[in-house]
Amino acid sequence: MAPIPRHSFNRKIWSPEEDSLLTEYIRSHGEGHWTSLPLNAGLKRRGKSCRLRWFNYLHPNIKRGSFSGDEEELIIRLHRLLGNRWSLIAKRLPGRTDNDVKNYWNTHLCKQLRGKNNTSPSPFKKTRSKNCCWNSTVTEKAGKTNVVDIGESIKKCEPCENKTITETAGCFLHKYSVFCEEKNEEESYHDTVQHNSKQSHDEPVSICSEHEEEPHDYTVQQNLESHEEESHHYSPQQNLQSHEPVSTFSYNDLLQLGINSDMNNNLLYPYSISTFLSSDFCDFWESL
DNA sequence: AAGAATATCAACCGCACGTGC
DNA sequence: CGCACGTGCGGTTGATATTCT
Repeated sequence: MAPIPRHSFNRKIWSPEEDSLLTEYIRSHGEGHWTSLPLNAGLKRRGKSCRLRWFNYLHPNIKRGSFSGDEEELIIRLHRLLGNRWSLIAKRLPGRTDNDVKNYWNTHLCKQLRGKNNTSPSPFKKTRSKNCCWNSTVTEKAGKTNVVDIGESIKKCEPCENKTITETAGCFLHKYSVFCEEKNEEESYHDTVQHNSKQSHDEPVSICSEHEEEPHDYTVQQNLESHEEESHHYSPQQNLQSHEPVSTFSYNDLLQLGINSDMNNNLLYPYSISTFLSSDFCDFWESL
């Protein structure tokens, strides 16, 4: 299929006729195949432009109008936790697109927060580089400590509502390694294993029902490098050697914060998105 | 009323990533 | 393994609307 010359594309606002053509085509053929869509639908636009127009404007679930106070508060909170990851933030706001959220942030909230002198630096820089934060490695060391870094396993979760929860948890655990102190372990070994569990982490696991052994204490260690480099490749082993733990929490502390534990997979994660967004959890986060 | 300055937001661009061959 | 292609993302641009002087 010969490419459409660039100069032949409209580069202005979409006309009602174009919107109608695009909507009708997607209704009868479904979403996808954006590259071939313009030719098939009779549009002088690029496929990417069609996709953008559909998802940002024509999609039936798009919510128009100004942002509510609740939405505003949620954006501010999520931006503090996730940084400029607009698509992730938008997924928590039904009917809002990443473009909407980004524009609203840049035109309203950014200034608003700057005015209050209340801005906190974005916790994460752009993370779409090849060596981004989503690595999954479980290191078991000396029979006492499990360093937990979730990531790839989370990224590969089946799409579902809870995915956003675990992705957010992934951000949390990228910033901080969580050590699980096993009190009664005597056998010593030093091994590194790839975390290849096929079990979904979307389902919260009850600590009490799943594990009968003594509750553990958890030590949280900050991953300093992760904020200093654009394309940081996180290595739990490096952190083990180079950083001291910053905080230790009892089993009950974390239970009260709504942080769940899946010891089978060496995971800690907030029980729900509301947990993650709760004041207590935010205070906990900022106290580290 | 008119021009300048500023705000808004739809649209575009380049890059990264996933997938299939 | 490497390439091509499709898709999705975040940053940026620029046309239009609104406010200010």
